[in-house]
Amino acid sequence: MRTALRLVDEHGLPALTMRALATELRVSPMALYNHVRDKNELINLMVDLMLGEVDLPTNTGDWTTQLRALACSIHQVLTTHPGLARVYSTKVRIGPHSLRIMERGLGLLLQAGFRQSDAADAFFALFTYTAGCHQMGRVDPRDYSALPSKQIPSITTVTAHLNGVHQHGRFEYGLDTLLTGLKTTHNPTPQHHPTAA
Amino acid sequence: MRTALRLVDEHGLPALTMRALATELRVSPMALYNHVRDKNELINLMVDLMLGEVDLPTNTGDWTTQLRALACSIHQVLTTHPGLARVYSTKVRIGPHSLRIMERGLGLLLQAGFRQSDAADAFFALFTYTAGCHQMGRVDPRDYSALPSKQIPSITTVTAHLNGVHQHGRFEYGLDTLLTGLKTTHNPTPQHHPTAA
DNA sequence: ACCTGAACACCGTTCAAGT
DNA sequence: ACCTGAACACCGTTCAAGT
Repeated sequence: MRTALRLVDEHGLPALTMRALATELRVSPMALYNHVRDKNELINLMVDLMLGEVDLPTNTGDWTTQLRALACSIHQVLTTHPGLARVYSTKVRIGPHSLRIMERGLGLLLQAGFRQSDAADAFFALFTYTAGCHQMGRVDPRDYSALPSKQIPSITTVTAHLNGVHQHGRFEYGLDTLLTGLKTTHNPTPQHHPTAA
Repeated sequence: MRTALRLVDEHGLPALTMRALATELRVSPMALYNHVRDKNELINLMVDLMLGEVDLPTNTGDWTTQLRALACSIHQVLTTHPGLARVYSTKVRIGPHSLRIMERGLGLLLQAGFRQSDAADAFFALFTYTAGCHQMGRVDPRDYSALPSKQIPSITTVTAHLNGVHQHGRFEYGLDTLLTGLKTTHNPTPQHHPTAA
């Protein structure tokens, strides 16, 4: 599992081949199938291994700062594993580490007084945004190909705006927007442990 | 292009094979390479064909309702083409239709008085969330496999929350959260055509 | 319980050849 | 300018056989 993760980190997801992984492990390609049903299961296990690196937030501060810390930790882990990040949001994977994250995220929202359905929707939004950030690659210059020449000038301005997708702070902007949106919309219902105003 | 799109809509992205598309068109597999450099270009063209179905919002209402309409239109188009939707957010594609959308989205934010960098970040957040929503599939029951039995009870509660990912209104919840977040954060700077308060 | 080599049914794509 | 068939270099995976 670890060498598979290293392989993807170094050479990208398409470099992850049963054959390549096997030779990396100095073993026959078929040997892998004694430990894993198929490539899909291998990837699922890799994703959960990666999610083990996510730090759960400490129990201090209000719910927005804790949610923010959780999302940032996920974001950072996905940043260090860009190849696997691309596959993360593809499916809601049920592994021990992914469950741990979902329980905490939902728990924070429920504790904050969100109704069950709203908590699910809110967590889904945060999750989707966080994972979605890592799906996008750079603009490929070859994609300019079949463009009506009339639009060509606008390319430069638009891509100038968007090509800094992984600029520092870009992720945080949307994250904070989501959180202030949640805080604004949210009508807190009384809790068992209300914090002193 | 159209038959390729139909093929993906009906049988999913993995069914899109140069060979399968060729036989669908009653033609030799190699004939396709006279119209397209490789499969990657084919997919890029398909994506832009799909984006042509997006309706740009009418110029009525304030910027949030127009942005909302734009995002909803994208969402609806992605919903009708789930196979291609999965590939959409993978890359910032530069086609005539995708440019049209980006120009409008950025334009609305700039017109609303956002600074250039904030407009880019805000559009990126909306774009990421909208596209990211269509990356996730259902939970696969086989993924319960290697779970420590201790966590099994929490599965049911967590998946019960999250498995309705495509429930009606789920997308809109996060979208509206983002928009109210933008509205709340935003300090409108004076415009050339200020609306009467 | 674990590993192996050969083989099968696929891929995308190149290339020489045709019209 | 467009199409074709054969072939190449890959895939994931099955299967019978070994230890």
